[in-house]
Amino acid sequence: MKLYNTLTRKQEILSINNNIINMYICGVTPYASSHIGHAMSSVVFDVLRRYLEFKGFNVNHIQNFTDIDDKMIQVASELGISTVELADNNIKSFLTEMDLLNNLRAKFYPRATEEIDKIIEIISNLISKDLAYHNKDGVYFRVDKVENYGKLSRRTLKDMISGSRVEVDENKENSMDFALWKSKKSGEPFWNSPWGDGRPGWHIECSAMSIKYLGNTIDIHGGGQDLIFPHHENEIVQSEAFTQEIPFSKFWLHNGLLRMGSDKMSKSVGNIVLIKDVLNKFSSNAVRMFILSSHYRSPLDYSEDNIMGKENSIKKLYKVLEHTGGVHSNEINDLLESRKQQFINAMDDDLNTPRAIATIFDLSKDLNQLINKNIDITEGQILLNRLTNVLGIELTNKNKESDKDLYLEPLMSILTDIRFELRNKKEFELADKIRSGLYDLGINLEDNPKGTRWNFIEKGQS
RNA sequence: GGCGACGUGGCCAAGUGGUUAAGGCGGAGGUCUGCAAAACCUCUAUUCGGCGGUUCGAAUCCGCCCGUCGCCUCCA
Repeated sequence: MKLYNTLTRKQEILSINNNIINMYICGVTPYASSHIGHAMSSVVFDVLRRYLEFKGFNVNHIQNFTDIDDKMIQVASELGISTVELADNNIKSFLTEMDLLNNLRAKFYPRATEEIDKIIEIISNLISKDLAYHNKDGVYFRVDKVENYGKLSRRTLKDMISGSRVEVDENKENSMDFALWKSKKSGEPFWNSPWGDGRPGWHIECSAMSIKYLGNTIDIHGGGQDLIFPHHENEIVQSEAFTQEIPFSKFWLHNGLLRMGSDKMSKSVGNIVLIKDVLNKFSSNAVRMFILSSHYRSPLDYSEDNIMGKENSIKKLYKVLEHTGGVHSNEINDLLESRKQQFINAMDDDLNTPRAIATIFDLSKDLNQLINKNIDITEGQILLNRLTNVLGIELTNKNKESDKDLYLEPLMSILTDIRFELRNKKEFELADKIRSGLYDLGINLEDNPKGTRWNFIEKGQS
Protein backbone atom coordinates (compact mmCIF):
# COMPACT_ATOMS: atom_id res chain seq x y z
CA MET A 1 0.00 0.00 0.00
CA LYS A 2 1.21 3.48 -0.87
CA LEU A 3 0.60 6.50 1.32
CA TYR A 4 1.52 10.12 0.81
CA ASN A 5 4.07 11.12 3.40
CA THR A 6 4.04 14.82 4.24
CA LEU A 7 7.63 14.52 5.43
CA THR A 8 8.97 13.50 2.03
CA ARG A 9 6.12 14.94 -0.07
CA LYS A 10 5.97 11.65 -1.88
CA GLN A 11 3.88 8.54 -1.97
CA GLU A 12 5.78 5.79 -0.23
CA ILE A 13 5.15 2.13 0.24
CA LEU A 14 4.04 1.27 3.73
CA SER A 15 6.33 -1.58 4.66
CA ILE A 16 5.71 -3.29 7.95
CA ASN A 17 7.88 -6.14 9.15
CA ASN A 18 5.99 -7.60 12.09
CA ASN A 19 2.34 -7.12 11.14
CA ILE A 20 1.83 -4.54 13.87
CA ILE A 21 1.20 -0.91 12.99
CA ASN A 22 1.67 1.76 15.61
CA MET A 23 -0.51 4.70 14.76
CA TYR A 24 -0.88 7.91 16.75
CA ILE A 25 -3.64 10.29 15.77
CA CYS A 26 -3.77 13.79 17.18
CA GLY A 27 -7.01 14.22 19.04
CA VAL A 28 -8.93 17.26 20.16
CA THR A 29 -8.60 19.84 22.86
CA PRO A 30 -11.86 19.17 24.66
CA TYR A 31 -12.95 22.70 25.51
CA ALA A 32 -16.07 22.66 23.33
CA SER A 33 -18.32 20.41 21.29
CA SER A 34 -16.67 18.94 18.24
CA HIS A 35 -17.51 20.11 14.75
CA ILE A 36 -17.61 18.18 11.53
CA GLY A 37 -14.05 19.15 10.70
CA HIS A 38 -13.17 16.85 13.57
CA ALA A 39 -15.57 14.30 12.14
CA MET A 40 -13.77 14.46 8.81
CA SER A 41 -10.39 13.83 10.36
CA SER A 42 -11.64 11.06 12.60
CA VAL A 43 -13.47 9.30 9.78
CA VAL A 44 -10.44 9.47 7.50
CA PHE A 45 -8.15 7.86 10.04
CA ASP A 46 -10.82 5.40 11.08
CA VAL A 47 -11.02 4.24 7.47
CA LEU A 48 -7.25 3.98 7.29
CA ARG A 49 -7.31 1.80 10.38
CA ARG A 50 -10.20 -0.32 9.11
CA TYR A 51 -8.45 -0.84 5.81
CA LEU A 52 -5.18 -1.82 7.46
CA GLU A 53 -7.11 -4.30 9.58
CA PHE A 54 -8.88 -5.55 6.47
CA LYS A 55 -5.42 -6.24 5.08
CA GLY A 56 -4.59 -8.25 8.15
CA PHE A 57 -2.53 -5.79 10.18
CA ASN A 58 -2.91 -5.34 13.86
CA VAL A 59 -3.25 -1.60 14.41
CA ASN A 60 -2.28 -0.02 17.72
CA HIS A 61 -4.38 3.08 17.39
CA ILE A 62 -3.79 5.72 20.04
CA GLN A 63 -5.59 9.05 20.14
CA ASN A 64 -4.89 11.69 22.73
CA PHE A 65 -6.84 14.42 24.43
CA THR A 66 -4.99 17.65 25.13
CA ASP A 67 -7.01 18.43 28.21
CA ILE A 68 -5.03 21.43 29.44
CA ASP A 69 -4.21 24.62 27.56
CA ASP A 70 -5.14 28.29 27.42
CA LYS A 71 -8.59 27.69 25.95
CA MET A 72 -9.39 24.94 28.45
CA ILE A 73 -8.55 27.32 31.27
CA GLN A 74 -10.44 30.21 29.74
CA VAL A 75 -13.63 28.27 29.00
CA ALA A 76 -13.64 26.44 32.32
CA SER A 77 -13.35 29.77 34.07
CA GLU A 78 -16.20 31.24 32.02
CA LEU A 79 -18.40 28.30 32.91
CA GLY A 80 -17.32 28.32 36.53
CA ILE A 81 -16.15 24.71 36.45
CA SER A 82 -12.77 23.04 36.69
CA THR A 83 -10.76 22.17 33.61
CA VAL A 84 -11.11 18.53 34.65
CA GLU A 85 -14.87 18.77 34.63
CA LEU A 86 -14.84 20.62 31.31
CA ALA A 87 -12.61 17.95 29.81
CA ASP A 88 -14.69 15.10 31.21
CA ASN A 89 -17.89 16.56 29.76
CA ASN A 90 -16.51 17.20 26.33
CA ILE A 91 -14.60 13.94 26.12
CA LYS A 92 -17.73 12.05 27.01
CA SER A 93 -19.74 13.69 24.25
CA PHE A 94 -16.84 13.40 21.82
CA LEU A 95 -16.71 9.64 22.33
CA THR A 96 -20.48 9.38 21.99
CA GLU A 97 -20.31 11.26 18.72
CA MET A 98 -17.48 9.05 17.48
CA ASP A 99 -19.64 6.02 18.24
CA LEU A 100 -22.57 7.53 16.38
CA LEU A 101 -20.32 8.22 13.41
CA ASN A 102 -19.44 4.54 13.57
CA ASN A 103 -15.77 5.22 14.18
CA LEU A 104 -13.99 2.37 15.90
CA ARG A 105 -12.67 3.37 19.29
CA ALA A 106 -8.93 3.85 19.57
CA LYS A 107 -7.11 1.25 21.64
CA PHE A 108 -6.42 3.92 24.25
CA TYR A 109 -7.12 7.61 24.79
CA PRO A 110 -4.35 9.10 26.93
CA ARG A 111 -4.85 12.54 28.45
CA ALA A 112 -2.13 15.17 28.75
CA THR A 113 -2.85 15.83 32.40
CA GLU A 114 -2.32 12.17 33.24
CA GLU A 115 1.09 12.03 31.59
CA ILE A 116 2.88 14.80 33.48
CA ASP A 117 5.66 12.49 34.66
CA LYS A 118 6.65 11.52 31.14
CA ILE A 119 6.39 15.14 30.03
CA ILE A 120 8.73 16.25 32.84
CA GLU A 121 11.14 13.45 32.00
CA ILE A 122 11.40 14.64 28.41
CA ILE A 123 11.77 18.30 29.30
CA SER A 124 14.49 17.54 31.86
CA ASN A 125 16.34 15.54 29.29
CA LEU A 126 16.13 18.35 26.75
CA ILE A 127 17.43 20.86 29.30
CA SER A 128 20.31 18.53 30.13
CA LYS A 129 21.18 18.44 26.46
CA ASP A 130 21.14 22.23 26.41
CA LEU A 131 18.29 22.14 23.89
CA ALA A 132 15.92 23.90 26.25
CA TYR A 133 16.17 26.73 28.76
CA HIS A 134 14.21 27.94 31.72
CA ASN A 135 13.09 31.53 32.26
CA LYS A 136 10.38 33.16 34.34
CA ASP A 137 7.67 32.23 31.83
CA GLY A 138 8.57 28.58 31.68
CA VAL A 139 10.77 26.30 29.67
CA TYR A 140 11.46 26.85 25.99
CA PHE A 141 12.93 24.73 23.25
CA ARG A 142 15.91 26.20 21.39
CA VAL A 143 14.88 25.84 17.77
CA ASP A 144 18.21 27.07 16.40
CA LYS A 145 20.08 24.33 18.25
CA VAL A 146 18.76 21.58 16.04
CA GLU A 147 19.39 20.88 12.42
CA ASN A 148 16.53 20.73 10.00
CA TYR A 149 14.01 22.65 12.03
CA GLY A 150 11.19 23.01 9.52
CA LYS A 151 11.80 19.75 7.70
CA LEU A 152 8.15 18.71 7.87
CA SER A 153 6.56 22.01 6.89
CA ARG A 154 9.37 22.88 4.46
CA ARG A 155 10.19 26.24 5.84
CA THR A 156 13.24 27.82 7.39
CA LEU A 157 13.65 29.84 10.54
CA LYS A 158 14.74 32.78 8.44
CA ASP A 159 11.58 32.71 6.34
CA MET A 160 9.36 32.39 9.36
CA ILE A 161 10.99 35.15 11.31
CA SER A 162 10.80 37.50 8.36
CA GLY A 163 7.07 36.74 8.17
CA SER A 164 4.92 39.45 9.61
CA ARG A 165 3.06 37.41 12.17
CA VAL A 166 5.73 36.25 14.55
CA GLU A 167 5.54 38.35 17.68
CA VAL A 168 8.69 39.27 19.45
CA ASP A 169 9.01 38.02 23.02
CA GLU A 170 11.82 39.71 24.95
CA ASN A 171 12.21 36.75 27.27
CA LYS A 172 12.83 34.22 24.53
CA GLU A 173 16.25 33.73 23.02
CA ASN A 174 14.74 33.24 19.60
CA SER A 175 11.24 34.36 18.70
CA MET A 176 10.54 30.94 17.23
CA ASP A 177 11.40 29.09 20.44
CA PHE A 178 8.32 27.29 21.69
CA ALA A 179 7.09 26.51 25.18
CA LEU A 180 7.62 23.09 26.72
CA TRP A 181 6.41 24.17 30.13
CA LYS A 182 4.39 27.22 31.11
CA SER A 183 4.79 28.78 34.53
CA LYS A 184 1.68 29.02 36.65
CA LYS A 185 -0.38 32.18 36.57
CA SER A 186 -2.70 32.92 39.45
CA GLY A 187 -5.88 30.89 39.46
CA GLU A 188 -4.65 28.40 36.91
CA PRO A 189 -4.42 24.66 37.43
CA PHE A 190 -0.84 23.54 37.90
CA TRP A 191 1.52 20.64 38.49
CA ASN A 192 4.85 20.63 40.33
CA SER A 193 8.00 20.51 38.29
CA PRO A 194 11.73 21.17 38.68
CA TRP A 195 11.03 24.56 37.11
CA GLY A 196 8.27 25.53 39.48
CA ASP A 197 4.53 25.04 39.36
CA GLY A 198 3.02 25.17 35.94
CA ARG A 199 1.60 23.14 33.10
CA PRO A 200 2.83 21.54 29.90
CA GLY A 201 3.02 23.60 26.74
CA TRP A 202 1.25 22.52 23.60
CA HIS A 203 3.16 19.86 21.55
CA ILE A 204 5.09 18.18 24.37
CA GLU A 205 2.09 16.11 25.47
CA CYS A 206 1.88 14.39 22.10
CA SER A 207 5.57 13.52 22.10
CA ALA A 208 5.24 12.09 25.60
CA MET A 209 2.17 10.01 24.82
CA SER A 210 3.39 8.77 21.47
CA ILE A 211 6.75 7.68 22.89
CA LYS A 212 5.27 6.21 26.05
CA TYR A 213 2.55 4.17 24.43
CA LEU A 214 3.95 3.38 21.00
CA GLY A 215 7.73 3.68 21.24
CA ASN A 216 10.51 5.92 19.98
CA THR A 217 9.72 5.34 16.33
CA ILE A 218 6.16 4.79 15.25
CA ASP A 219 4.71 3.93 11.85
CA ILE A 220 2.05 6.54 11.32
CA HIS A 221 1.35 9.90 12.90
CA GLY A 222 -1.76 11.62 11.66
CA GLY A 223 -3.84 14.76 11.99
CA GLY A 224 -5.31 17.68 10.11
CA GLN A 225 -3.21 19.74 7.74
CA ASP A 226 -3.44 22.66 10.13
CA LEU A 227 -1.27 20.70 12.55
CA ILE A 228 1.73 20.46 10.24
CA PHE A 229 3.11 23.68 11.60
CA PRO A 230 3.84 24.30 14.36
CA HIS A 231 2.43 21.27 16.18
CA HIS A 232 3.93 18.36 14.31
CA GLU A 233 7.10 20.22 13.44
CA ASN A 234 7.73 20.81 17.11
CA GLU A 235 6.82 17.28 18.07
CA ILE A 236 9.46 16.04 15.68
CA VAL A 237 12.33 18.17 16.96
CA GLN A 238 11.65 17.60 20.62
CA SER A 239 11.01 13.87 20.24
CA GLU A 240 14.02 13.17 18.07
CA ALA A 241 16.20 15.26 20.35
CA PHE A 242 14.94 13.29 23.34
CA THR A 243 15.18 9.77 21.93
CA GLN A 244 18.12 10.41 19.61
CA GLU A 245 16.28 8.20 17.21
CA ILE A 246 15.17 9.26 13.76
CA PRO A 247 12.48 9.20 12.58
CA PHE A 248 9.99 9.91 15.31
CA SER A 249 7.36 8.74 12.86
CA LYS A 250 7.94 6.97 9.56
CA PHE A 251 4.80 8.40 7.99
CA TRP A 252 3.17 11.75 8.52
CA LEU A 253 -0.38 11.79 7.21
CA HIS A 254 -2.52 14.89 7.02
CA ASN A 255 -6.10 15.24 5.96
CA GLY A 256 -7.35 18.26 4.03
CA LEU A 257 -9.53 20.67 5.94
CA LEU A 258 -13.26 20.97 5.88
CA ARG A 259 -14.39 24.29 4.52
CA MET A 260 -17.49 26.29 5.24
CA GLY A 261 -18.42 28.57 2.39
CA SER A 262 -14.81 28.32 1.18
CA ASP A 263 -13.30 29.24 4.53
CA LYS A 264 -11.76 26.70 6.83
CA MET A 265 -14.22 25.55 9.46
CA SER A 266 -12.67 26.50 12.73
CA LYS A 267 -13.69 27.30 16.23
CA SER A 268 -11.76 30.53 16.14
CA VAL A 269 -13.37 31.68 12.90
CA GLY A 270 -16.75 30.79 14.37
CA ASN A 271 -18.18 29.20 11.25
CA ILE A 272 -18.71 25.79 12.74
CA VAL A 273 -21.32 23.10 12.35
CA LEU A 274 -21.39 20.63 15.22
CA ILE A 275 -21.22 16.89 14.71
CA LYS A 276 -24.28 16.38 16.85
CA ASP A 277 -26.31 18.79 14.71
CA VAL A 278 -25.26 17.08 11.51
CA LEU A 279 -26.14 13.67 12.93
CA ASN A 280 -29.56 15.01 13.84
CA LYS A 281 -30.23 15.77 10.21
CA PHE A 282 -28.43 12.96 8.44
CA SER A 283 -27.49 9.34 8.89
CA SER A 284 -23.92 8.55 9.83
CA ASN A 285 -23.68 6.51 6.62
CA ALA A 286 -24.44 9.60 4.56
CA VAL A 287 -22.02 11.73 6.54
CA ARG A 288 -19.26 9.17 6.04
CA MET A 289 -20.07 8.78 2.36
CA PHE A 290 -19.91 12.56 2.02
CA ILE A 291 -16.52 12.74 3.71
CA LEU A 292 -15.08 9.78 1.83
CA SER A 293 -16.38 10.78 -1.59
CA SER A 294 -13.51 13.21 -1.91
CA HIS A 295 -9.88 12.29 -1.41
CA TYR A 296 -8.71 12.73 2.18
CA ARG A 297 -5.96 15.21 1.29
CA SER A 298 -8.28 17.54 -0.61
CA PRO A 299 -10.23 20.25 1.11
CA LEU A 300 -13.94 19.48 1.37
CA ASP A 301 -16.75 22.01 1.30
CA TYR A 302 -19.53 21.35 3.76
CA SER A 303 -22.76 21.02 1.83
CA GLU A 304 -26.06 19.75 3.16
CA ASP A 305 -27.37 19.24 -0.38
CA ASN A 306 -24.40 17.04 -1.01
CA ILE A 307 -24.95 14.96 2.13
CA MET A 308 -28.63 14.68 1.23
CA GLY A 309 -27.60 13.22 -2.10
CA LYS A 310 -25.57 10.59 -0.28
CA GLU A 311 -28.68 9.43 1.57
CA ASN A 312 -30.19 8.62 -1.81
CA SER A 313 -27.16 6.84 -3.13
CA ILE A 314 -26.86 4.72 0.03
CA LYS A 315 -30.48 3.72 -0.28
CA LYS A 316 -29.57 2.04 -3.56
CA LEU A 317 -27.04 -0.10 -1.74
CA TYR A 318 -29.58 -1.07 0.93
CA LYS A 319 -31.95 -2.27 -1.76
CA VAL A 320 -29.39 -4.66 -3.16
CA LEU A 321 -28.93 -6.30 0.21
CA GLU A 322 -32.65 -6.69 0.77
CA HIS A 323 -32.98 -8.97 -2.24
CA THR A 324 -33.27 -12.73 -1.78
CA GLY A 325 -33.71 -15.71 -4.11
CA GLY A 326 -32.42 -16.60 -7.56
CA VAL A 327 -30.59 -19.60 -8.85
CA HIS A 328 -26.94 -20.35 -8.35
CA SER A 329 -24.54 -19.40 -11.13
CA ASN A 330 -20.77 -19.40 -11.42
CA GLU A 331 -21.03 -16.31 -13.53
CA ILE A 332 -20.78 -14.25 -10.36
CA ASN A 333 -17.38 -15.41 -9.14
CA ASP A 334 -15.04 -13.69 -11.61
CA LEU A 335 -17.05 -10.54 -11.37
CA LEU A 336 -16.78 -10.38 -7.59
CA GLU A 337 -13.07 -11.09 -7.66
CA SER A 338 -12.42 -8.30 -10.13
CA ARG A 339 -14.52 -5.76 -8.21
CA LYS A 340 -12.79 -6.67 -5.00
CA GLN A 341 -9.41 -6.21 -6.66
CA GLN A 342 -10.46 -2.81 -8.01
CA PHE A 343 -11.46 -1.78 -4.53
CA ILE A 344 -8.13 -2.90 -3.11
CA ASN A 345 -6.21 -1.16 -5.89
CA ALA A 346 -8.00 2.09 -5.13
CA MET A 347 -7.44 1.88 -1.38
CA ASP A 348 -3.82 0.84 -1.85
CA ASP A 349 -3.31 4.01 -3.87
CA ASP A 350 -3.04 6.47 -0.98
CA LEU A 351 -6.46 5.57 0.35
CA ASN A 352 -8.35 6.62 -2.76
CA THR A 353 -11.82 6.32 -1.27
CA PRO A 354 -13.61 8.09 -4.15
CA ARG A 355 -12.43 5.37 -6.49
CA ALA A 356 -13.20 2.69 -3.92
CA ILE A 357 -16.73 4.04 -3.63
CA ALA A 358 -17.11 4.07 -7.40
CA THR A 359 -16.19 0.37 -7.33
CA ILE A 360 -18.84 -0.29 -4.72
CA PHE A 361 -21.46 1.33 -6.94
CA ASP A 362 -20.23 -0.65 -9.92
CA LEU A 363 -20.61 -3.80 -7.84
CA SER A 364 -24.09 -2.76 -6.79
CA LYS A 365 -25.04 -2.27 -10.42
CA ASP A 366 -23.58 -5.65 -11.36
CA LEU A 367 -25.63 -7.32 -8.66
CA ASN A 368 -28.84 -5.61 -9.74
CA GLN A 369 -28.25 -6.84 -13.25
CA LEU A 370 -27.82 -10.38 -11.93
CA ILE A 371 -31.03 -10.01 -9.95
CA ASN A 372 -32.83 -9.19 -13.17
CA LYS A 373 -31.38 -12.38 -14.65
CA ASN A 374 -32.69 -14.26 -11.59
CA ILE A 375 -29.21 -15.24 -10.41
CA ASP A 376 -28.49 -15.79 -6.75
CA ILE A 377 -26.34 -12.91 -5.48
CA THR A 378 -25.72 -14.00 -1.89
CA GLU A 379 -21.95 -14.05 -2.35
CA GLY A 380 -22.08 -10.58 -3.89
CA GLN A 381 -24.11 -9.27 -0.98
CA ILE A 382 -21.47 -10.59 1.40
CA LEU A 383 -18.76 -8.81 -0.55
CA LEU A 384 -20.75 -5.59 -0.76
CA ASN A 385 -21.17 -5.65 2.99
CA ARG A 386 -17.51 -6.36 3.56
CA LEU A 387 -16.34 -3.52 1.36
CA THR A 388 -18.74 -0.96 2.75
CA ASN A 389 -17.70 -2.02 6.24
CA VAL A 390 -14.11 -1.09 5.39
CA LEU A 391 -15.47 2.43 4.92
CA GLY A 392 -17.42 2.16 8.16
CA ILE A 393 -20.68 2.25 6.26
CA GLU A 394 -23.17 -0.06 7.90
CA LEU A 395 -25.77 -1.36 5.48
CA THR A 396 -27.39 -3.65 7.98
CA ASN A 397 -29.46 -0.97 9.58
CA LYS A 398 -29.89 -2.05 13.14
CA ASN A 399 -32.20 0.81 14.01
CA LYS A 400 -34.57 -0.10 11.27
CA GLU A 401 -34.86 -3.68 12.42
CA SER A 402 -35.52 -2.68 16.00
CA ASP A 403 -38.02 -0.06 14.95
CA LYS A 404 -40.05 -2.63 13.10
CA ASP A 405 -41.32 -3.83 16.41
CA LEU A 406 -43.71 -6.56 17.42
CA TYR A 407 -46.57 -4.11 17.51
CA LEU A 408 -46.07 -2.51 14.14
CA GLU A 409 -45.25 -5.60 12.14
CA PRO A 410 -48.65 -7.34 12.41
CA LEU A 411 -50.40 -4.01 11.96
CA MET A 412 -48.62 -3.41 8.69
CA SER A 413 -49.35 -6.94 7.68
CA ILE A 414 -53.10 -6.29 8.02
CA LEU A 415 -52.86 -3.09 6.02
CA THR A 416 -50.87 -4.60 3.20
CA ASP A 417 -53.24 -7.59 3.06
CA ILE A 418 -56.21 -5.25 2.74
CA ARG A 419 -54.47 -3.36 -0.01
CA PHE A 420 -53.71 -6.61 -1.78
CA GLU A 421 -57.41 -7.51 -1.83
CA LEU A 422 -58.43 -4.03 -2.88
CA ARG A 423 -55.96 -4.09 -5.74
CA ASN A 424 -57.24 -7.49 -6.82
CA LYS A 425 -60.73 -6.02 -6.90
CA LYS A 426 -59.35 -3.07 -8.91
CA GLU A 427 -60.33 -0.67 -6.17
CA PHE A 428 -57.22 1.33 -6.73
CA GLU A 429 -58.47 4.60 -5.35
CA LEU A 430 -58.84 3.14 -1.88
CA ALA A 431 -55.59 1.21 -2.12
CA ASP A 432 -53.71 4.36 -3.11
CA LYS A 433 -55.30 6.24 -0.24
CA ILE A 434 -53.79 3.78 2.22
CA ARG A 435 -50.41 4.11 0.54
CA SER A 436 -50.35 7.89 0.53
CA GLY A 437 -51.64 8.02 4.10
CA LEU A 438 -48.83 5.79 5.27
CA TYR A 439 -46.34 7.83 3.27
CA ASP A 440 -47.38 10.93 5.19
CA LEU A 441 -46.69 9.00 8.38
CA GLY A 442 -43.18 8.19 7.16
CA ILE A 443 -43.78 4.71 5.79
CA ASN A 444 -43.14 3.91 2.16
CA LEU A 445 -44.85 1.00 0.37
CA GLU A 446 -43.42 -0.76 -2.65
CA ASP A 447 -45.69 -3.11 -4.58
CA ASN A 448 -44.05 -5.88 -6.51
CA PRO A 449 -45.30 -9.13 -8.02
CA LYS A 450 -44.57 -11.07 -4.83
CA GLY A 451 -46.42 -8.69 -2.52
CA THR A 452 -45.80 -5.41 -0.80
CA ARG A 453 -42.64 -4.34 0.97
CA TRP A 454 -42.58 -1.48 3.44
CA ASN A 455 -39.89 0.61 5.05
CA PHE A 456 -39.46 3.81 6.98
CA ILE A 457 -38.58 6.88 5.00
CA GLU A 458 -35.08 7.72 6.12
CA LYS A 459 -33.60 10.83 7.62
CA GLY A 460 -32.83 13.52 5.12
CA GLN A 461 -35.53 12.43 2.69
CA SER A 462 -38.89 13.98 2.17
C1' G B 1 6.18 38.94 2.10
C1' G B 2 7.60 33.34 2.60
C1' C B 3 5.86 28.20 1.92
C1' G B 4 2.06 24.98 -0.04
C1' A B 5 -2.55 23.11 -2.37
C1' C B 6 -6.24 23.50 -5.94
C1' G B 7 -9.33 25.11 -10.56
C1' U B 8 -12.62 18.50 -14.72
C1' G B 9 -20.29 18.20 -17.04
C1' G B 10 -26.10 21.70 -13.56
C1' C B 11 -23.66 20.08 -8.54
C1' C B 12 -19.96 16.73 -5.98
C1' A B 13 -15.69 14.05 -7.64
C1' A B 14 -11.82 10.25 -9.84
C1' G B 15 -8.30 10.34 -13.63
C1' U B 16 -1.56 13.06 -13.92
C1' G B 17 1.30 11.30 -21.50
C1' G B 18 -1.98 7.43 -25.73
C1' U B 19 -8.41 2.96 -27.11
C1' U B 20 -15.30 5.69 -25.97
C1' A B 21 -12.59 11.50 -19.55
C1' A B 22 -14.64 6.58 -13.57
C1' G B 23 -18.47 6.97 -9.93
C1' G B 24 -22.41 9.65 -7.13
C1' C B 25 -26.36 13.47 -6.96
C1' G B 26 -29.71 16.08 -10.10
C1' G B 27 -32.29 16.08 -14.98
C1' A B 28 -34.62 13.77 -19.69
C1' G B 29 -36.57 9.47 -22.21
C1' G B 30 -37.66 4.18 -22.15
C1' U B 31 -38.69 -1.08 -19.95
C1' C B 32 -41.66 -2.99 -15.87
C1' U B 33 -46.34 -1.56 -13.09
C1' G B 34 -53.55 -0.42 -12.54
C1' C B 35 -50.78 3.90 -10.90
C1' A B 36 -46.74 4.83 -7.79
C1' A B 37 -42.12 3.07 -5.79
C1' A B 38 -37.75 0.25 -6.68
C1' A B 39 -34.57 -1.71 -10.27
C1' C B 40 -32.60 -1.94 -15.16
C1' C B 41 -31.45 0.42 -20.11
C1' U B 42 -30.34 4.97 -22.97
C1' C B 43 -29.09 10.09 -23.00
C1' U B 44 -26.97 14.42 -20.08
C1' A B 45 -18.20 17.36 -20.71
C1' U B 46 -15.47 16.59 -28.83
C1' U B 47 -13.69 18.58 -23.49
C1' C B 48 -10.66 19.33 -18.54
C1' G B 49 -9.65 28.13 -15.58
C1' G B 50 -7.08 31.21 -19.85
C1' C B 51 -3.00 31.84 -23.32
C1' G B 52 1.41 29.96 -25.26
C1' G B 53 5.18 25.88 -25.54
C1' U B 54 7.28 20.60 -25.52
C1' U B 55 5.52 16.04 -28.02
C1' C B 56 3.56 11.82 -33.37
C1' G B 57 0.10 12.53 -29.16
C1' A B 58 -1.57 16.45 -23.01
C1' A B 59 -6.88 17.29 -18.62
C1' U B 60 -2.11 14.94 -17.49
C1' C B 61 4.79 17.83 -18.70
C1' C B 62 6.89 23.24 -19.01
C1' G B 63 6.12 28.77 -18.88
C1' C B 64 3.11 32.93 -18.08
C1' C B 65 -1.58 34.90 -16.60
C1' C B 66 -6.41 34.77 -13.98
C1' G B 67 -9.11 32.82 -9.79
C1' U B 68 -9.88 30.10 -5.01
C1' C B 69 -8.03 28.19 -0.50
C1' G B 70 -4.56 26.65 3.50
C1' C B 71 -0.15 27.38 6.75
C1' C B 72 3.35 31.09 8.71
C1' U B 73 -1.03 32.89 15.68
C1' C B 74 -4.97 28.69 18.76
C1' C B 75 -6.84 24.86 15.37
C1' A B 76 -8.71 18.10 13.07
